[in-house]
Amino acid sequence: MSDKPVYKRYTVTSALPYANGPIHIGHLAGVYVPADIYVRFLRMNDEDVIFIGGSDEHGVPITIKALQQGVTPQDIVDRYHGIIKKSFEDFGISFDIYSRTSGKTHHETASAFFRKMFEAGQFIEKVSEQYFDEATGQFLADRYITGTCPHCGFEKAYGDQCEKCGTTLNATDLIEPKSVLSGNQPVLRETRHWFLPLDQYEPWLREWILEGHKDDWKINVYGQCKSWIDQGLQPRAVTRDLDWGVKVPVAGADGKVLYVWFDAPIGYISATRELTADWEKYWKDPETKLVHFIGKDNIVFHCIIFPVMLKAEGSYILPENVPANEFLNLEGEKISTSRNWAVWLHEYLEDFPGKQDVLRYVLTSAAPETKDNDFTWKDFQTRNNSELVAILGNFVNRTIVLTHKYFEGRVPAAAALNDSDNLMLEEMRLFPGRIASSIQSYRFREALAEMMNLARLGNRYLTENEPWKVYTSDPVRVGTVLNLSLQICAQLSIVAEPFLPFSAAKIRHTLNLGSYKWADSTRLNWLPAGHPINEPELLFEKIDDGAIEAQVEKLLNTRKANEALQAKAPVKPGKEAIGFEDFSKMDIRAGTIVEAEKVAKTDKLLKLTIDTGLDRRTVVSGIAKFFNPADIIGRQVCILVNLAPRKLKGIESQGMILMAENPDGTLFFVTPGEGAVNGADVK
RNA sequence: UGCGCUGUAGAGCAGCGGUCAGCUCGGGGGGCUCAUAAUCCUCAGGUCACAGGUUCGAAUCCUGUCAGCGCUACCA
Repeated sequence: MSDKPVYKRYTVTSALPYANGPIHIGHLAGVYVPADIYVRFLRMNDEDVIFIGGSDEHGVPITIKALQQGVTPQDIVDRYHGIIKKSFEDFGISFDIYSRTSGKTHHETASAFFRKMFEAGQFIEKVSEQYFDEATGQFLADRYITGTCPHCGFEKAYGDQCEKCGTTLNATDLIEPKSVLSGNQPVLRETRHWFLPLDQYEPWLREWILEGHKDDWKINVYGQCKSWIDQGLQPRAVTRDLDWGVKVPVAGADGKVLYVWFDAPIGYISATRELTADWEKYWKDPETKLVHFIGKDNIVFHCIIFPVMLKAEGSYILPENVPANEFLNLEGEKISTSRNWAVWLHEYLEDFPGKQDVLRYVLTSAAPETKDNDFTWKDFQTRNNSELVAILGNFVNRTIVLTHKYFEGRVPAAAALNDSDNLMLEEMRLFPGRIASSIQSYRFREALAEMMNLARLGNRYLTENEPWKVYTSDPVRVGTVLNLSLQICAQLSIVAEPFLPFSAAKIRHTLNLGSYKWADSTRLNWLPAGHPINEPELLFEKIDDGAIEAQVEKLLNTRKANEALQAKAPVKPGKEAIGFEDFSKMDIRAGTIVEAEKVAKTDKLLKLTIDTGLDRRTVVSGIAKFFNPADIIGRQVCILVNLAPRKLKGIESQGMILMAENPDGTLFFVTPGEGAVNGADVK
C-alpha cells in the first residue's frame, strides 16, 4: 500500500440489492456489514467519504413477479424498496444515501450515460431475430418463453436454460415455444440492439487489472478477472426489448430499455447526484478512491463490464479495489430467496430487538472472506454468549461495577505505575494500528478479532491485579488498576465503533465520554481522575436456548413447507393421442443391470451396463440422486433399445432405462416383474 | 466441458519455502470470586484433502486426482 497514491476522498459503493425480496444475512455478511465497517472507520479518520447504496429495480424477474401477482412492476419494487431501506436503517448500515433505480434522477443519468457513449460511437449495432408475441405486441425476453427442451424433452424449459437438465439454451432452440404472456406461439421478428464491444478493451483490461492490480486485489477477484480476459471477451448487448427499465434514448428505439446490468451500476452515480450537487468530484477526480463492495457473483460486472463502461464514457475514474466476498450458507444449505431459506433482516430485527451488534459481530467473525461459510443459530448463540457477553460485555461491566463499588462512580487517580502497568499500556498502544491496518486491507474478520483481544487484555489485567483483594490493604493501588481498566474501556469504545456502533455508543454513555476520532485511540488517558461515570448497564445479554430453538424451528417449518409444496406439484397433463404405429416403433426389452458406476464430475449420471438379452450395452442414466450404483446391480429393468445412441459426458449411451417419475422428481424403476427373462419384449 | 476460488485440530479461521504448524470457540484440569456460573492459568486435540514431483528443507512451489462453491454471457 505504501507506494500507492494518497487519496483525498473515498467513494464506497455496496452492491445494489435486487428489489424482488428483502435483505437476508447473506447480503449483510458479504457486502453491507464489511462496507459499513470500512466507511465508519474512514469517517473516524476524518476522511471525506460517501457511502452509496440503493435498490436495483429493473430487469425481467421483477416483471415476471409482477405478472404472477397481478400487480405492476412498480408495485413490486415499491414494496421491497421500502422493506429493504427501513431494515438497513434500523440495522445501522450508515449509507449517506440509499436510492433506487426507478427514480427520475437515475433514469436521466443512465440515459445521458448511454447517449454520450452512443454519440461517441462506442456501441455496435446488430439486427437479430427474436421471438415476438403478436397477441401482446411485444418482444419476449428469454425468461418469457417456455417450450420443450431439445436435450431432455422437459416441457417447461425457459428460453435461456432448461432447469431440468441444466443445459444453456437459446430461445430459438426450444421445441414448440410458447409465450408466457399469452400462451401463444411467438413468431420470429427482426430487432435492433446495441452492443458494448468488450473485446476492444481487452488489451486495456490486461494492463489495468492483470498488471496494475496483481497484488492488491483479492485473489478470488483477480483470478476470476483473469479467467474472463483469457477466455476472450465478446461484445455484449446493452439493450433489451422490454417496457420496464430505462428507455433507450435513441430515435427508433421504441419499446427498448437499457439492459439491467448496464443501468444498475450507473445507479451508484445517480445516487451520488441525488446526494450532492458536488457529485462529480466523487466520480471524476483521480484523487478519489472508488471501492465497490460486492458478492462473488458480481465480480465480472464490477471488474470488467462497468469499468469498460466508465472507460468508454471517458470522464470517470475506475474502481481502485473491488473486495468481493464469497457466499454465506444457512445451516448447511444455500440461502435462497425463492425457497424462503434465509434469515431475513427485517424479521431478525423484530425477533431480536436491540441486538443489531450481535448479528454484526457474528456475521463479521464468520464472514465468507476467502471461502463460503455457514451461518448456524447455534454458532450465533455461542458467539454471543461466550464472546460478546463473556469477554467484551463482562470486562466493561466488571470495571464499571468495581469503580462504583470502591470509588462512588468517579474515575480514581492513577498513582505510580509498576512494570505490569507499563507492559499493559504498551500493548494497548499497539491495538489501534493493528486494527486499522487490517481494515485498510479489507480483513475485517482479523480486525474484529484484534478488537476482542483488547477486551481480553483488560480481563487479564484485572484478574492479575485482583483489585477486589488488594483494596483492604492498598486502595491507592486499586485506584491505579481501575483507572487503567477504565482507560481500556474508553479505548474499546473507540476501536469498536466501526464494528459494533450501538455497543460503542453504550460504552461511551456509561463512561460519560464524548466521541473520539481514530487518531485519539492511542491517547490512553481519556478519562481524568474525578470524572463521573454512569451506572453500569449490560452491553450484551445471554441468548437462551429457547430463542435459538425458535429460530431453528422456523427454518424447519420452511423446509417442511418447501417439501410439501414439491409433493403437491400437480401430475403432468396428458400428452396428445398417437397411433399404434408410433407406439410399436419402440423396442422395449427386459434387461438386467450388470454393472453400475458413477460418472465422474456429475451429480446425476450413472454409467450402467445392461444385459438386454440381445447384447450387453452401456447406458448412461440420470438417476444417481436416487440410487447407489452398488444397490442396483442385478436389478431387472425395462430398457428402450432402439433409441438413437447419444453421447453424455463423452460416454455413448445406447438406450434408455424406463423410469416412473413423481411430480417432485423422485424416480422409480419400471420392472418387468418376476419370471421375465432378459430380452423379453415389452409391449 | 472449460475456468476461478477453497479444502489446516470437534467448529470457525491464520500461516503460503526454513525456529516445536498458530489463534478463537468448544472439551479436560486448576485458580479466583469484582463480574451476565462470567474471568484468569493450564492440558489434550492436526500424517496441514489425496497421490506423485522439485528442493539440503514443503502445509507453503509444480503436476495429477477428489470434494465444496461460483462463473461460463443476458444471470442480478
